[in-house]
Amino acid sequence: MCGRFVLTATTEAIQQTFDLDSVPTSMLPRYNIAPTQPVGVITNDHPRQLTFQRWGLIPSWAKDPAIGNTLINARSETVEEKPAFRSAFKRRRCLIPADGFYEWKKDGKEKKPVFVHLKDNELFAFAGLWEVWHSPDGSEVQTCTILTTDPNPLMSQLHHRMAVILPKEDYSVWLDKDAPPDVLKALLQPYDENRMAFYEVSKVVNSPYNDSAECIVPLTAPPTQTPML
DNA sequence: CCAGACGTTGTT
DNA sequence: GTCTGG
DNA sequence: CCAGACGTTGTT
DNA sequence: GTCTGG
Repeated sequence: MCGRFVLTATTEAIQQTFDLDSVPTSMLPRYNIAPTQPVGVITNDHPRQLTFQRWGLIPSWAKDPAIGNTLINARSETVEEKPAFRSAFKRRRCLIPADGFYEWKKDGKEKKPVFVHLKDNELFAFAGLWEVWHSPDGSEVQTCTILTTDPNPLMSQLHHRMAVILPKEDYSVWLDKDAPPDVLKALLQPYDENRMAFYEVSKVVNSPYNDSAECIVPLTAPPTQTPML
């Protein structure tokens, strides 16, 4: 699952990693990207540009755009069939750059936020789909969603689903409009657990209004009893 | 034929 | 409890 | 994903 | 837009 993520890489790093022609001149580091907010995407339409779309896919036929608030993820096993996603799966795929994401690990009644990242804090990309919705006022809204799959053993400690992270060698196929559906589906696998790690963070991240470096600071271990001597 | 749904997560 | 908004 | 609202009247 | 249910 993925309901919050992080993108702090410099524009230069994003440009290099995704082989882009240009990137926005000034991008602030984001430590707490939440659903409904604009997220940077690289679409099949403009594979050499970083553009921004609202997170939470609104199907083109939706009457109420609020449905987008819930469609922040799409099960990769069923994207080919589900009415909300199938046309996007055929024609509108994207990469969503990130350097990490959050999960909330259940511990009894408590939910402890955890920051998940790649080893060496490498920049990576979620597999995404995007869509265009025509609002009654005539404006166009571009939205996107992040695909999910089964968790690898590491991530299964946190959740029974995980976001699809694409290895670099798959970027071009995912954005190729002529790639056959079977080839595309085959890319939607759990990422290698040996290249991932996570640690607990403070509950500062819980509120989407908190978007600071504090969100990814490792939680300090509870003070241990000093031995009495 | 038209009307109405179309999704994810998690929880029970 | 359930929905909306970020 | 979590946080926060969730209603009416009237008044400023 | 397209499928399902009546």
